[in-house]
Amino acid sequence: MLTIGQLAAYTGVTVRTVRHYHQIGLLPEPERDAAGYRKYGATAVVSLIKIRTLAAAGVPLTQIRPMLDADPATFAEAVRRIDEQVRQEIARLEAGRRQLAQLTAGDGLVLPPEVTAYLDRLRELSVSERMVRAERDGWILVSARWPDRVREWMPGKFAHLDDPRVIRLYELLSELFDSDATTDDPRAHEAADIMAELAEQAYAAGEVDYGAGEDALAFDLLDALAVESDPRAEWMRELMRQRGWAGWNRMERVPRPPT
Amino acid sequence: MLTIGQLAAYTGVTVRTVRHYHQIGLLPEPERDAAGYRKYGATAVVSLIKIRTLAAAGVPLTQIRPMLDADPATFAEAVRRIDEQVRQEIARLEAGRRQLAQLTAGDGLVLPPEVTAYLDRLRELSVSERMVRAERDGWILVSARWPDRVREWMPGKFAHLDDPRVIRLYELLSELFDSDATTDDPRAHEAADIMAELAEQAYAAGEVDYGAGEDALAFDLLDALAVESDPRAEWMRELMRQRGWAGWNRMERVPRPPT
DNA sequence: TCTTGACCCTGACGCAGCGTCAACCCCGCA
DNA sequence: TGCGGGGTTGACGCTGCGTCAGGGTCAAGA
Repeated sequence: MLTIGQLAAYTGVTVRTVRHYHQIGLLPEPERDAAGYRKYGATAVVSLIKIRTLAAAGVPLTQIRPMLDADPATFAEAVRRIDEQVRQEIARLEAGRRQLAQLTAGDGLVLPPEVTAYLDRLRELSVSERMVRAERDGWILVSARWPDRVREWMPGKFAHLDDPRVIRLYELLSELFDSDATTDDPRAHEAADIMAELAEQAYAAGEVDYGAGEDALAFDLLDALAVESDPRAEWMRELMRQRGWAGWNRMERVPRPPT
Repeated sequence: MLTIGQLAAYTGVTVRTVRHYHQIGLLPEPERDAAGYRKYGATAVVSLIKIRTLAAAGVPLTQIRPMLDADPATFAEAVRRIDEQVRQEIARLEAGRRQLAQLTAGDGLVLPPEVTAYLDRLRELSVSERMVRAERDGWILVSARWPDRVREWMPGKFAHLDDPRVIRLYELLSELFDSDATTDDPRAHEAADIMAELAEQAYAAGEVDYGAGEDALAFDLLDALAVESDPRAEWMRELMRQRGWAGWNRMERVPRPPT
């Protein structure tokens, strides 16, 4: 007669494992001795070896019991089913591993390379790190919403950087948000003037084509993001409204408020 | 401002997932509105996207938080570590899958092919299925204890089957255990005579070399197994003792009891 | 004989990453 | 004002055990 520890040692498992198998009914509870200790016979050893053989092959514990007294056909079918599951699990892990290999620290974590190149270009142009990060977060939202189209937009964005007004705009905004500027700062007005001008130009060129409905949420998020990163972004929205444009990222004409 | 459902939909996760991330402190709890609803801003969307990017690549949730604000070197190191873990997990599953492919229903589940061949041979010799199963369980114990040596023993076992006395012995035992024979059955005595004869022969040939110590347990298990499969096995042990042999599987000379 | 150390017992929490109730609150619409 | 479809917190369930906590038991040495 074996104690639980001896049984466990003989079959190469832990005592806890044996008790667990009792708990889930995989291995029948044996007789107890006077002290309440479990006493195992040789058949328990044989059962446990069979169980471990299946478990070691990756068979879920819940499916072992039925397999032990199944006919060969049923058994083979179960093996096929389990193998398929394991196969899928492996595939999942390997997909994750490929993702993992792509992971870069910094901006590249969630952005396509075209966008990170754009962000790096902004840094070269001395745009403040704070502004760049705000841009980056904006692009994260954009990439999440339009993952397939974002790459084709980037050349246009790069081209914009050839326009001295755009450069000046980034410069102004960098200064504004890095300082403790207040509402009446003349730089805010200059920035708003440039933005209105650019908006007017884009509008005239028919480039303003924002989808409606679902996209509205994404644009709202972009605007909200700006405000969350710096509450003063709200001023800029107000200044734009005064110039007849609503929104920050999605330009729309609104009636100019009475001055 | 987004509700939890909108946030979840936008980032492609379930509401429960978002709450789980709050619970484990991976995503900060946002403000609540008057009704107690969580209200999310755009930064939450950005955070969640970053988190999902890492999680989808197989990074454990507990390790995501530190990685989000780690410098590139630390980040890369963490990626390497995790990749290594995933690699090992994949290796484990694939090992299991190979095991799975080897699994056969029936005797082959836990026994090397040489042994199953031996069992099949017994079946051909009209040994009763009950006896064969008892043999099989015995071999399972033996294979667990001496997994490397069992295969080299099998040729000897096969050779034994050429001895008519061995065949007769299997025949007698099959009959005995399949019937409701009692202690004084003459077949039991004939079987015991054959076994004593074979033991004597093996002993004379110096083939009796049972390790001591640890192996004792295995032999005790084998004897116990026989008794558990049919209590009448105990008689046979008694008959053998009368002929000067102790044990059932491990033959040892004992003083012959006074008759 | 007492003590020590190694076992044994039950019961319960913890782990990863959520799924899935349950029971109740809130909002918009008819 | 009632209804349906949201939302909220809280809690259990899944897998396969590891790991306490808080005991009782056994064999052996001082």
